[in-house]
Amino acid sequence: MANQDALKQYNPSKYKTPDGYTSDIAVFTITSQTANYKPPKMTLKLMLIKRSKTDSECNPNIEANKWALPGGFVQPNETAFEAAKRELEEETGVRHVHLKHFGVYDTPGRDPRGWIISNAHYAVVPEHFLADRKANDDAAEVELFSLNDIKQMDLAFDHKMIVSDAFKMIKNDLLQTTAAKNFLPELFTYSELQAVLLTVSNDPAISSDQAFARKIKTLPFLEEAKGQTTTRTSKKPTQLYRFIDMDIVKPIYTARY
Amino acid sequence: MANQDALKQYNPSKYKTPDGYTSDIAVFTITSQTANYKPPKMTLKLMLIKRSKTDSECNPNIEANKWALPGGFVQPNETAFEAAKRELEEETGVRHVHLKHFGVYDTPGRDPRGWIISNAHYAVVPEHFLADRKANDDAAEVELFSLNDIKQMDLAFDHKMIVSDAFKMIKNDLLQTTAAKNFLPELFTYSELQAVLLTVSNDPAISSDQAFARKIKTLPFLEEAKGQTTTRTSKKPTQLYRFIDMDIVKPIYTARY
DNA sequence: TTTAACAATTAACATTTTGTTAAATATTAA
DNA sequence: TTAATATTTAACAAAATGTTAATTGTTAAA
Repeated sequence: MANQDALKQYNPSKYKTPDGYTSDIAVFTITSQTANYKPPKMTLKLMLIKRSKTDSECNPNIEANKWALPGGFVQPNETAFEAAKRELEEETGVRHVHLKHFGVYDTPGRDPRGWIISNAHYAVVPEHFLADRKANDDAAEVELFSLNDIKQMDLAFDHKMIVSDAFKMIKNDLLQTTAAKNFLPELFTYSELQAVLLTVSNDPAISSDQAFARKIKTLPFLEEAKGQTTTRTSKKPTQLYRFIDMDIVKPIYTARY
Repeated sequence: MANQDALKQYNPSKYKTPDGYTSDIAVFTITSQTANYKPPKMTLKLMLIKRSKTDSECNPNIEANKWALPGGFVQPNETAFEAAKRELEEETGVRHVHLKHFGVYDTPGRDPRGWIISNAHYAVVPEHFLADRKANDDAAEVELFSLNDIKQMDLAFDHKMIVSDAFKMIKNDLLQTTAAKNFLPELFTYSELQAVLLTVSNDPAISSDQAFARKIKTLPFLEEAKGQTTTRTSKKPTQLYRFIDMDIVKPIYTARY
């Protein structure tokens, strides 16, 4: 096989190679202010960790005491995506949540330890999974912040840029894909879906109760759960809906403005 | 400074590091069949190179004789995006074209030379820039292929997967962003824009001449070039349009189906 | 010179969707 | 029994779309 000969000649040290390959995760959740028989009010939040003074071997930690995205080094037997999944579970204990790669951060000098490449992912985690989140070796504290909170803060490494991109990405995805389902229970009311979308948009077609309630009946990626209702959000029993899995691409050239 | 102490302790060899960091580029163009006073018919094509038998130092080349995406190693003083820009210019001589990162390919074993991570980008290059494209050291041949052509072919490494993702990505971007402008001259007719969109969609709202010509007058990201016409596509002098630079996000929840 | 051809554009009109305001419904709590 | 309230339906004018037909401005053939 020709590749065998080529491999014998191949000298990997011909090129300088990176000093590290990491995965970072922007863990989003939506916190709800609920009340009996009231539609919820929601806020989009991002989980950050405060980097500890020392690492697990008691050496002083790099970028100690700064708030940062959770993450860590990718191992040679896994992909960056798998590493993100693994780290997400280590940090929050959650599995099987929406996880998506959204960018590479590799500007020379971004990490004082050397040529270190970070793959950025975002995850969507329902609020109750984060209830019992806890600090671990690398993280002194864990907390949820809104975009406005973070704007005032100084984050570790280039995480401020990564966070800013992550918010842009999730806003797009919530409006242009069915990603909202990851913030909602299997069955949900029109006002719960509406509350999720209102965390990232103030389109009047979404914020008008009547228009939105009428519209969702015609959307091909939503269906009524026949005969199933709830009184979570209203005294009047309210129709439940579910998402139908499909890819939707609506051209900007055929939309209304 | 606390980081100084932490850096002294930091031992980069604690983690195994990648054997290589590369950038690959999916170079798209649209080939037009034009005739006097006729609207163009367009086809979306991807540029591939055929890997040479030997490299620049006359050693047998890895994955020789296979069609592949152009690309190469990222240098430690540049980002993967900058490397893609540099390589695009080396391969095709073009600069200042639309270039976008769209994915990371890092499955263990994807490259027989070791743990090699590839950043995939796509570029949009107007047809005439590729007219004088030429083979270089690493590339025996350079050619344009349609998605259907490529479906039948065996590409180097995991490039078949990358190419498939690249086509998905550009189809989305052509319909959901103003990326179509990168395939068109500064000023264009409704039928030229229509032809670009028809390479990736058969939405009747786009393919109907009357409906599309009426619609583009109302789109906020397009404007008439007042008083400017052309006879490129019709005997009757035809109105020219230009794109206005803006970000458009149309929610799937407010679209028609 | 007249006419056929034809892409682009406008017109016309029925149909569908939206924006908006109002009313009806079903339940809880006072 | 009644007030309150989220949801749902109704009603209707306004806007956008689907569709078919007519008009326009030019070239090239007859």
